[in-house]
Amino acid sequence: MDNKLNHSLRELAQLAGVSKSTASRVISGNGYASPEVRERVLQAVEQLRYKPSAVARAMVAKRTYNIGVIVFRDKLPIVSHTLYGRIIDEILMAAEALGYSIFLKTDREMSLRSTDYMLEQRVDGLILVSRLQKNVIDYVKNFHIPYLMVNGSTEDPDVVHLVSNDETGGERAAEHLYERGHRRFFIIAGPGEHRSHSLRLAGFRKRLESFGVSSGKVEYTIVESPESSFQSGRKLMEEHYVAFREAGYSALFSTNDMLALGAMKVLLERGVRVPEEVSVMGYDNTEVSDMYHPALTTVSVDAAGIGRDAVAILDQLIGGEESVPRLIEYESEVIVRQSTNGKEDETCFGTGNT
Amino acid sequence: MDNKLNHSLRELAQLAGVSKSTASRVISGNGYASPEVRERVLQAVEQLRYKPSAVARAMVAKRTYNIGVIVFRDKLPIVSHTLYGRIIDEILMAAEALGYSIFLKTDREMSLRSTDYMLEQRVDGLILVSRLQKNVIDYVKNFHIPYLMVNGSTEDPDVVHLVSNDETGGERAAEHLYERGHRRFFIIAGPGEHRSHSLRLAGFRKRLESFGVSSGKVEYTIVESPESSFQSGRKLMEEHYVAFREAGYSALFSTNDMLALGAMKVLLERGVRVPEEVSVMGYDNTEVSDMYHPALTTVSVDAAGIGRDAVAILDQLIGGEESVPRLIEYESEVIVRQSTNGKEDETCFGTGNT
DNA sequence: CTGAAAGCGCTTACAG
DNA sequence: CTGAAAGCGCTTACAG
Repeated sequence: MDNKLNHSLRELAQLAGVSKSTASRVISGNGYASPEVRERVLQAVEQLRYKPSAVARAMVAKRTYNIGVIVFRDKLPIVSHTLYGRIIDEILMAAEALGYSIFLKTDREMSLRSTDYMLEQRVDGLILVSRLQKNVIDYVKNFHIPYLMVNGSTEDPDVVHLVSNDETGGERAAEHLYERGHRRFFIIAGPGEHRSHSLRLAGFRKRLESFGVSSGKVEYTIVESPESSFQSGRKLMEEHYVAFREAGYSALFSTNDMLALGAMKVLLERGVRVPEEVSVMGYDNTEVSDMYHPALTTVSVDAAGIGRDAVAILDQLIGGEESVPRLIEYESEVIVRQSTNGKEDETCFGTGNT
Repeated sequence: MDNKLNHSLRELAQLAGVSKSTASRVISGNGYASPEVRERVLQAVEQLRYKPSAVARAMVAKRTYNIGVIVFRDKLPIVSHTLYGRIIDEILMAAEALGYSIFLKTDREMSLRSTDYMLEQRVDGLILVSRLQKNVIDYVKNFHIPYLMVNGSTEDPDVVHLVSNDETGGERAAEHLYERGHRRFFIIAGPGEHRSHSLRLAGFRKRLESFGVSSGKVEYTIVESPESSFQSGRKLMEEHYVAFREAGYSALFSTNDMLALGAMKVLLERGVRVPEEVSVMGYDNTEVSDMYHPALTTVSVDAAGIGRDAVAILDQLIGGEESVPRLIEYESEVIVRQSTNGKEDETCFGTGNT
C-alpha cells in the first residue's frame, strides 16, 4: 500500500472518498470541512503517510519560503570560516524560526552565476554576504527581488545593508591599548579591499592620531597582509620579528583574530611573554580567541544580531514593507582577555608617557 | 518591459514568435530547433532576462536536485562546529560539483519533523549526520528515499554509513604516546553515547591493555566528560588538577581536540610545561589544534573524504545504483605536533620502562 | 523541424 | 459544506 515514494493529493482524496478540493482544504487548513470528512481525510493521511509536495505548493503560491544566501569570497571553505560560519549559523536559526529555509552558495568568481541559480530556484529573497562587485548589485536590482547585504560595502543608497561598526571598533581598540600605557604600535592590516579590514585600520589610526602621532608621543608601523589567515599573520611576524623586537613595540594590533593569533604564536614560540612584554589584540571575537593561551583580547562583532536581523528584515522586505532602514550598524566592543596587560602595569610601557 | 519579477515560458515563446514547446526545447537543450528559431528564442531570453523556474521543472521531472542534510545534535550552533562545519563544507562543495544543492537542518529533538520537512521538499536524497535514534532510520526507510548516514552508528545492516575508523585511531594515539615513553595516562573521555567518543576511548584502552596494564607496566585513569566542549575539558582539568599532578601522569589524552585544549589551557595557566612535563593529545585535527601554542598533537579525521563520498554515494543511490558498499571507513592518522614530546626524550618519562 | 495537448501536484475562486 | 474546473510554469510524447 505505501510501497511508493510519494502519494499525490488525488490518491489521498480517493482513499478518503472526497474530492481533491476538499482534501486540499483539510490538509492546508484553508477552507471548510465537516468534522466527519476532516476525520476521514486525516485518517487517509496517516495511512498513506501523505506529505504534501512543497514544490507543487510553491508553484501555485508563487513563493518558495526559501531564502538564498550567497557568500562572495575567493577563498573556501566558507561554512567553517570563523566569522562567516557564525553569521550563517545565526541566519539558519533565524530562518528556521520564521519558516524559511536557506539555499547557501559561495561564489568565488564574484560572478552572476550564483545569482542566476537563486533566481531560477525562485527564492523569496536574497542575502548577499561579504564584499561584492557593483555589477552584482546592479544585476540583482533588475529582478525586483527582495535582497540585502551583510558585511559588505556599497555607495548605493538604495541598498539595505547590515554592517559592523568597524571604524568605531578600531578606535576602541586603540583606546584600550593606549589606556594600558602603550605608545608604540605594530599593526598588521588585513586585505585593504575588504571593508572591515580597511575600516578597522582607519579607526585605529584615527584614534592614534588624536592621541598625538604628530607630536611624536605615539608611533606606529603598519604591515599589510595580503590575506586574512592565521598562516599569513604567522608568516608576516616571522619576517618582521627582528625589526619588531629591535624597535621595541609593546603592542601588536591586527585587523582580525586570525592574523593576531598567527603573529602571537610566533612571539610565544620565540619566548616573548604576552602580555608582559608585548600586548596583542585582534578583532572578531572568534571562538578561538577565548580558547587560546593567553586568551586573546579582541573586539566583538555582533554576528548573532546581524544574522538574526538579516533574516527578519528580509522577511519584512518580502512582505512588501518599504520603510526598512537602509543602513543598520552593529556595535563593536572591546573584549578584554589575557593578551593585553592590566591597567596597573601602565607605567612600565611606552616611550612617551613620561 | 522587464518590470516584472519573473517571466514565464509562455511570454518567452510569445516574444520569440514560437510555441511553448519550441521555446522549451531550446532553453532546455532537449530536442530540435532550427538555427534561426533557436536564435530568436535566445534573443528573447536575453531581452526578458528569462530564468526558467526550477520549481516548475522539478514538478515535471519529479526530482529537485536538492539533497537534505540533517544534523542530529542537541547543541547548537552546528555550522560553526569545528568538525561538523568541515564536513558540511565538503558536502556543500561536492554537491555543487555534482549539480545538487543542499537543504540543511539541524534537529535538536531527534524528532521526525526535520525528516518530514525534507520529504515535503521532495529532496532527491538524505544525508543523516551524527547520532540518531533508531526510530528515525526506521521512519526514513518507509519512504523509499535514498539516504545514508555520516558519522553515526547503527546495527541495521541495510544502512549505508560512512564513518571514521575511530577505534583504530584511538589505538594509534595510544601507540604514539607509548612510543614516546609514557606509561601513566590520564584520559578525558567525551560523552559515551556518541559513537566516535566511545570508540576512540575503546581503541585507546585496548592498546594500553596490550601494552601491559595487567602486569602493572601501564596505568591509566579515565574521567568522563558529559560534554565534548572546550569549557568542559577546562572544567574537568580544574577539578582534577591537584590529583592529576600528584599522581604524576605524564600523558593526557582526550577523545577530541576541544576537550584536550580546554584541559591543556588549565595546565598552561598553572605553569605546567607542555610537552616537557606533560604531553597532551587530542582527536579530530581541528583547525585550532594547529594554531595553538603549543600546537596540539592529534588524530586526523578525513572530513574531506567523508563529505565528498557522502554526496557521491548518495548520487549513485539516487541514480538507482544498488551495489554500493554498506560501510565505508576512513583512516585516522596521528598528526604529530608540539604538544607531545619527541622520541629522544623517551627515557625521561614513565614509571615502568626501567 | 514545430505545435497542440496532456500532465506534474497542488490551490483557489466559483457554483451548487 | 463540497466538487468541477482552471491554472501555476514547465516538459514530453505525439502528430503533422
